[in-house]
Amino acid sequence: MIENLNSDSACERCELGAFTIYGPTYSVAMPNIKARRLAIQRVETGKILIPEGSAPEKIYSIRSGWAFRYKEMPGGRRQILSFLIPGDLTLFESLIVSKFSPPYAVKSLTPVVLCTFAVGDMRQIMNATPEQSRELEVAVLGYIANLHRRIADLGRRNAHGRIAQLILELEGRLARRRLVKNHAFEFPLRQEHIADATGLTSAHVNRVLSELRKTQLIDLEPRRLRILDHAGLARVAEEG
Amino acid sequence: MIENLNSDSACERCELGAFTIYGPTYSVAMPNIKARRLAIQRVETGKILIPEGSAPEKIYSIRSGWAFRYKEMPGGRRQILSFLIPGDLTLFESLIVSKFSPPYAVKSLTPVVLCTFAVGDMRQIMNATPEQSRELEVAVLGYIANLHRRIADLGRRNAHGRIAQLILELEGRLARRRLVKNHAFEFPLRQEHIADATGLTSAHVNRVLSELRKTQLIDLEPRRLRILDHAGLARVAEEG
DNA sequence: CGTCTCCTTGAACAGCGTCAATAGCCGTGG
DNA sequence: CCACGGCTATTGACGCTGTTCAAGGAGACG
Repeated sequence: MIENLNSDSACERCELGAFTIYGPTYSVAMPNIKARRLAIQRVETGKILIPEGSAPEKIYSIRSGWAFRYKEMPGGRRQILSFLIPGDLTLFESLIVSKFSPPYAVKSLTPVVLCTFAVGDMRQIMNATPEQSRELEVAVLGYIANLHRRIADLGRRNAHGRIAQLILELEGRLARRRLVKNHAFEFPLRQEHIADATGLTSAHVNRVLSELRKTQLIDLEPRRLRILDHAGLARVAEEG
Repeated sequence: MIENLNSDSACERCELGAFTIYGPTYSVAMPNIKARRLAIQRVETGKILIPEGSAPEKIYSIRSGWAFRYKEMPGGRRQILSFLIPGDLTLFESLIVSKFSPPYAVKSLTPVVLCTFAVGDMRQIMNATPEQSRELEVAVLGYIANLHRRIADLGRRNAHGRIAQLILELEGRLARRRLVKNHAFEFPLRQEHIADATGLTSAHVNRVLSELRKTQLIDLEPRRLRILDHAGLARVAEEG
């Protein structure tokens, strides 16, 4: 995938940049971003990128691969708070408050490639132009809106509705990054991840997924998902 | 309660100011706040203060009374996202992004008294000093952290845990406003509100509350709650 | 004293969890 | 090439947690 992690040209050839938080100013800001990038590194699956309660001075931009924010809870329980897809920033809260200490941890879900920046540098990038800081604000609000939606899902939707909502949220976010082709996209989540995100058990997730398949709403192979009936899935998401 | 809503001296006599988001600079900022206040008004129970999807130019500071953010969902379902207590700002997201359009509505839970400001004025107040803007940032992060906690509650705790968490969250927030006396505080929520906040039904909330009473963890009379065994309740909140 | 709102309680039920057994996939090593 | 172990998906039986529906009670207020 990444032939040479130290390649100077990585930023120019980054097909994500224009569709991320840098979007509105990427063509202008890119040299600046490139100059401030401290490292580009590969991390394997299942590694903790950010431990809970740490106050990291670095911030990562996910060049490829998936990760997730989660909380460990008593009794071996785990709640996944959100998934991070290519182009996302880890811990973007630290752009608002320095020395931010997250109430959750971040772990890689697949092998990931991370571009590392100093928090202070990334802040300067974000404040470089009014459009850029506006974009950060919008991202913060979008994130908050997603949290609200997830609370409503977990509180008041059944298993079908929650899982359909999750699939549609991921499809929407991936589409904005141009990572959806013909309603199909990379889908590296195990059923256990879906369970931990939706507050269900993997056994029950399995039952729901096979029903969504049987009713021709989705086509799910390992690591890849295709939405066959978008309207039907949206109906399940809304009514479930 | 409020004898004269137009009294000039309201801000000076406001016992909340020092413990709200204005906290760090209240003694200095208060004249400024007072000068910019557009109105002080009373609203009765059950009124929509902010409709979903509106983009209000006014922001309210709750002088007294409670309110809540919520989403209406298909099938008559409702999810309460958070409660607003005296001293809270409605819609503080609009301090980050102007023309903010909330993905939820806000309704009064008791009669409330609101101090009204223009969003732009309130922004200026918040940016008046570094301490003050820092306080806004901390408030935003605290709000986000609460949303994360609620997702974990709804996804991975049983009814006892969710309700205990809710009680403890409210106690903590009220205590910071000096509204807890001897572990007791105003508690205007109906069981239906608790149900809509915790993703349960009011029938089941009733059963859990009577158990919390029977086990001597709380004492709950209409509109007033006392925590009898804080450690015990925290244990239920954590393990449940 | 009647009405309204909210709390309380019971009985039947269902969605989802728990536990466990089986099966498929894949990389590894012999 | 095959055997093996590890991981994930699948499926079934069973039961608990919380829902649904409904009825009754208690306090507030005009």
